[in-house]
Amino acid sequence: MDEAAALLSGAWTPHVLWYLSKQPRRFGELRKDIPGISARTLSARLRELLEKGVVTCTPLATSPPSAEYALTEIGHKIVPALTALVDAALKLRLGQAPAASRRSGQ
Amino acid sequence: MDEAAALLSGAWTPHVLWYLSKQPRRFGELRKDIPGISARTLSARLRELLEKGVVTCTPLATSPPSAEYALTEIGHKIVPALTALVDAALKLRLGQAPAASRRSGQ
DNA sequence: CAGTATCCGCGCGGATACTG
DNA sequence: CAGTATCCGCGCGGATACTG
Repeated sequence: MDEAAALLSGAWTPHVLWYLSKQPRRFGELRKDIPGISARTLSARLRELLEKGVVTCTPLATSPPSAEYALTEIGHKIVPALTALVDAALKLRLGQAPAASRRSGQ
Repeated sequence: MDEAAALLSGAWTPHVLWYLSKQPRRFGELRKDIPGISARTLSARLRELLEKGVVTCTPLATSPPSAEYALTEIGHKIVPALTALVDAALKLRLGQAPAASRRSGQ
């Protein structure tokens, strides 16, 4: 369970994996995909995911150098977890108002 | 996706949900289930999950007062995500050594 | 037992500036 | 474009002490 939680550690990790699950993306593309993430953080998360064997990095020999990131086979195994999470979030949003009548001050 | 990630925010949240998914548990039981978590943090996470409508709290009228926490219907919807995550973690552990031969200095 | 209050440290992540 | 280095702030979480 610790290892499982570690897969999504970092506030932006789920976002990074989410966009990579749709298609391989370059660094700059991910920055645009994920408004608010800084280059520093994106770089840090990607390196973590590289270390874990969840994503691959393919430097492209284009004249403006670029690099393409993609999920590995193992990385794709995390996608169902993300999908289930998003699904739960949607259900939660629907169930929220009508059901509990929680008077959360905030 | 932000809301989805928020469901597991906090280092201990996945653990709390994981143990509650198995059976309803009292505060002290969760503390023992999750070695290393402090009362403060467990309390904070449980209150967050209460606010989100993911868990319920049932005070028990036992002579040493106790309270039982359980997943709500919505809370149970998060369980598949946890399962998928653990599953991916297991796959990752197996795939790690034989595959990549990453020479991570660290 | 079930929490809450206070204090505090550390790590995550932003901003900025810079390199290849 | 694709990063990395430095600096810094904030929030999460631990330790401790305390209440009902």
